[in-house]
Amino acid sequence: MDLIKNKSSDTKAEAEKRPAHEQVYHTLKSKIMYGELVPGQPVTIQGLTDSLGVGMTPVREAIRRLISDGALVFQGNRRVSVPLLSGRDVEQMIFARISIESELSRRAATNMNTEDIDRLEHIDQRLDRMITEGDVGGYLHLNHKFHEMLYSHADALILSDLAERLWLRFGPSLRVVCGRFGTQSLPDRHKDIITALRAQDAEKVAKATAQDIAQGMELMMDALVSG
Amino acid sequence: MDLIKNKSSDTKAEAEKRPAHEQVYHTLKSKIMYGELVPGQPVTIQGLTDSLGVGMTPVREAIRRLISDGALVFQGNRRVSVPLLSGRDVEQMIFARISIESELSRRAATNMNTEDIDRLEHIDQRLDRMITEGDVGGYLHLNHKFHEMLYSHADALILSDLAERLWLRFGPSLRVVCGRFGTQSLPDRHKDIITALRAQDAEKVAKATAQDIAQGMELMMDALVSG
DNA sequence: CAGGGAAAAATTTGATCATATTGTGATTGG
DNA sequence: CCAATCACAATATGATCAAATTTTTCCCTG
Repeated sequence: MDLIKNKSSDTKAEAEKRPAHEQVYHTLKSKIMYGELVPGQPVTIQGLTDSLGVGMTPVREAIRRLISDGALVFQGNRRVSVPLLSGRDVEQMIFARISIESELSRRAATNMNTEDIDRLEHIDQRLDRMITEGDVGGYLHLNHKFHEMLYSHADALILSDLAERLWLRFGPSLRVVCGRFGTQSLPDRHKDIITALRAQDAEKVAKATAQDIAQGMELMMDALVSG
Repeated sequence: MDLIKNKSSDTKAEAEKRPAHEQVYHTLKSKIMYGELVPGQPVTIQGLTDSLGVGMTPVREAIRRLISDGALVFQGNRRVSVPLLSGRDVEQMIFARISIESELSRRAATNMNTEDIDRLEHIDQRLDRMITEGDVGGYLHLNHKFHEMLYSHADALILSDLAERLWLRFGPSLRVVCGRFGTQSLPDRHKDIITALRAQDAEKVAKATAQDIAQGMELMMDALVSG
């Protein structure tokens, strides 16, 4: 029926035109994912209205959305904060991530052409630079972008959404891990993924993704239980 | 530090004391899941403020949350509606549900005692009654409750949350399927699940769950592509 | 007289609403 | 058939009320 306009909503250029609550949502999401907010840190509505310079309604809506995403938790007494993960939480996320994201990789493998893979490799090269430079924020951004780009070719919105939801949950804690161990010791199975993509071997891509996830999450688990 | 009061927030008795936006969220969730709102139907803020008798702020927050859940979709031009699923959507949900919910079943199997299983069987008996009576609303409620109760024993909040999110997505469409085919032809592998639970065979429980999901979702897929 | 604890006041934060503003879709006239 | 206008719905703000935490003060006890 109404297949008229499929307006691309993710364009960075026209970000100004988006409603305020969307803006606030994305701003907060970045802050949560890439560091500025640490796990356990309380988030207040009024604090955000002041620091972001918008009214409370958009802030409230963004916070509700992020709570539903699992990126923030409601602490009972109307308090909201960035979640602290338990070992049990991480263990479940390992299972879920491997189940969902391996499948996303598998599907992406059959859809990506050479240029797509080149772009992915370019991301990975920049990622390597961030690791050697010890730029934690840059590492987190590009690591996320690597997986995001891969999964966007899976042509599977529902599964991608589930994966994104999981990233929002463990994002803040990943940051803490990097802060502790540094970026040097971080695992990187991305090369295997790219090689398998070029070989058109979907099964190998899925396997490599699973290993990448398992290694990264294990590291996170170790840091959490020891800290 | 502050391990003082762990106030049980899920008590039904003091549901009155919950903030309005929570109330609205749960009310809307029920309406979406169990019928009152059909896929494709537009949802307006002002319509809800009138019909529910609350201000627009709580309604807005509930809607944002449900959009994040995938239970409602933002149609671009400030329009919100109940989602219409495509065959591709359903196919992804089948994969995700089987991955996540089989695991939930597997974990629940090792945690449930005889009384728990009895309670589950009681739900299933009431469920059967609804099917023979052709009570679609009752069927949807109890079917959801059956799985919900099972998964609640898995002691896995993150995985349960992912599952719940999926239910919110396909809930409305399941209703439509029942409206079309009636409740008579609905599959029911619940008996297999209960038998396997009593036998303490976690692997068989997981298998039966996967079959239950596959059968139900296939039926939904057929109804969607034909209609 | 000093220290600790409980009660009460004050401050901070959240929840809700009423209202103004802006943007979108529809309708009508050219 | 296109364009300008009109009406309605959504967005956003600020004000107001309620709840919770924190601080302060006062009393009791050692």
